[in-house]
Amino acid sequence: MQKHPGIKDIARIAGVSIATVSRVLNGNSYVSPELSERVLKAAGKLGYQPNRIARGLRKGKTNTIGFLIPDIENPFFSAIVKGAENFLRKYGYTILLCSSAGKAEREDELLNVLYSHKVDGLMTVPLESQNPYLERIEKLGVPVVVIDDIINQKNISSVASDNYSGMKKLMQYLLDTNHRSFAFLSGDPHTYSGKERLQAFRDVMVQEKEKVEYEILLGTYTFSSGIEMLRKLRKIPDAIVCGNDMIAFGVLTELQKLQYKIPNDVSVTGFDDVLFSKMTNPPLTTVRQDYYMMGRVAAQLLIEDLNYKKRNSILLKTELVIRGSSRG
Amino acid sequence: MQKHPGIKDIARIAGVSIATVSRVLNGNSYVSPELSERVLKAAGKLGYQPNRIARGLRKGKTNTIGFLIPDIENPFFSAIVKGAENFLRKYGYTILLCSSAGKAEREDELLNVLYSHKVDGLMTVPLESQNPYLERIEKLGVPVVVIDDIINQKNISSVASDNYSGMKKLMQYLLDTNHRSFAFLSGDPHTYSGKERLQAFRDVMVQEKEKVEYEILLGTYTFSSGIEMLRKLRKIPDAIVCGNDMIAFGVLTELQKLQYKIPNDVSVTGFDDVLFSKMTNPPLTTVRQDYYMMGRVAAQLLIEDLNYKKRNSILLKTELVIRGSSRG
DNA sequence: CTGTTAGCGCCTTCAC
DNA sequence: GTGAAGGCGCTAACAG
Repeated sequence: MQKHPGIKDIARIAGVSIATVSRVLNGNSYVSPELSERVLKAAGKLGYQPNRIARGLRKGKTNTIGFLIPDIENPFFSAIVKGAENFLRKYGYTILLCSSAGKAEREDELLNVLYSHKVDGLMTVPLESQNPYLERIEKLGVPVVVIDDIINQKNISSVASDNYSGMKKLMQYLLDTNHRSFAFLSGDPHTYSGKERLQAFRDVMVQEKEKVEYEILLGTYTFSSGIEMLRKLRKIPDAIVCGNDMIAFGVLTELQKLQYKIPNDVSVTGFDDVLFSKMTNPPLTTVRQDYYMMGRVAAQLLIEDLNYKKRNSILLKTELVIRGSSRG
Repeated sequence: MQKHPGIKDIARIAGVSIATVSRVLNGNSYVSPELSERVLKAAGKLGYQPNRIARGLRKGKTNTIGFLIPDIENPFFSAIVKGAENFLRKYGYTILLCSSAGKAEREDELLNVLYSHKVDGLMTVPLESQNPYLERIEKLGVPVVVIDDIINQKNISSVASDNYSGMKKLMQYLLDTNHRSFAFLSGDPHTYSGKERLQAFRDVMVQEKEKVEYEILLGTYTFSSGIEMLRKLRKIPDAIVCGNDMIAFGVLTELQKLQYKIPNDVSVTGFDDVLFSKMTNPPLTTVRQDYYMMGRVAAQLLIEDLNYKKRNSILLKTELVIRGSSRG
């Protein structure tokens, strides 16, 4: 008799009906203290744990939130998940996690899986901005929060860092410290963050066009892409502005291999301020975004949508972090 | 009529019974090609997605696997999750993720949550080796795989790296390259990996006791703990052997701040070979464990338990990775 | 205040 | 080969 106990078993032992058991356990209706105690005692004795599957079927609410992200191994995404999970847990939600592994077709497939599991809500970091799969999500009728992208449709909540102003702050600092020639090593320009950062860089260059010179290379948000792009550079400028920290790490490594002194010969900057940015030698000047907070805010938005059908889009502030990889 | 379509709706449109719909969709019983086609067409038209909650209740199988780990933000754990997820996905499983945030009482609480969700199996990286909560898992009767720990009970599968032999390999290399004084900066000695690594270090020291001298400090697996322990060192030895890479990063940073030349003045080694170990300056000599593979093997063990009730414990090989932070 | 009953969506005997 | 009916465990009417 290893079968898991149900309210039926409790009812039998406590000598009451299953309805009474349900009422005691959910506490939404009055039950005499006497019966209540008998039920609780029986439940405790059996080590009863409610079957959330059955409850979910009955109530049309599973207390699960689907999470669809490109890659859980990436510290950026895992920090978001952590922030979100901590918040959602307080409201009794558990996370169903799926990684698209960077493939768009998996996004669609996994969306169906999550939907199939009847998640109460959905959080996603889309592979591309303006992804058509966002429309599909909307049609599903499940509350959703898009992370690291800003959606203007009024029925979808979203949260992202203010990449544009962050990059502008960084550029202003570089200009103020007498950097005049630049290289921008971009990450994926299809992503929201990629677009915004690149745009900010361009805007500043145009604005200062009389005193600066620059070149722009496109790559991906990876260490190896950083190395590659650096090698393609026509000349080493005053400052190499990288699309994110990973790219900057690649650049730092390769520059040092080529015997450049940083920041004396050239300044290098990143974007994100991941955990390791302060551990490199020299430590990296970068723009901090608070991923953990991003996950938390996303969870908050989802809860609001779930409870009050309120939607909102939030832009998070960034912070310029000046360290040893830039002179000035 | 925004309600999600069910087999009832399909049955009505296709003009068949719900039993026939179910049979076509599950393909386990013969249905005439004619009806079959009508059902499929109707299902496609409605964009039908099975309700896995209902199915789970009926079949007693939810196709979900519970994952209980200390901290998803830690790259070590997230890589494991990634490896496991990729494998489990092929078998139609989705992951329910919970982080214990390093608190033992949450391990118990979250275990109940996962159980409540009727997960088909469980994977966990326990906070401490010989954790009493493992006994509770066993009683629940849910197949489980313990990761980064080796469980000898015959009814629990487990997988871990061979930390002991990995550390021995590293020590042998250091001895061969004429290091004679050592400091061991340990991570948490309550964990399986902490114990094994420390034990290997001790065993080598005892074995070579005539020619070596050493000291041992205990801390945690963090960057800041590395810095702290370094400061407490009575003297800077030939080699500082760190419990893991994070500790080594702290040590590298602090040593450089104190103007030590690495590896000329002192060698520093880590353990794990996380992504950033090759990006430090100098890059870190360490012992590689393949987390991704660990997650994958864990998933494989779970599938075997699920399908054939087979249990097993597997020790994964490690690899010595010699880089610039050690002389020789 | 408590018990009886229906049914959430699906699968699976059991008849035909 | 196909349909009708019961039930997985639970909650929410509806009676009493």
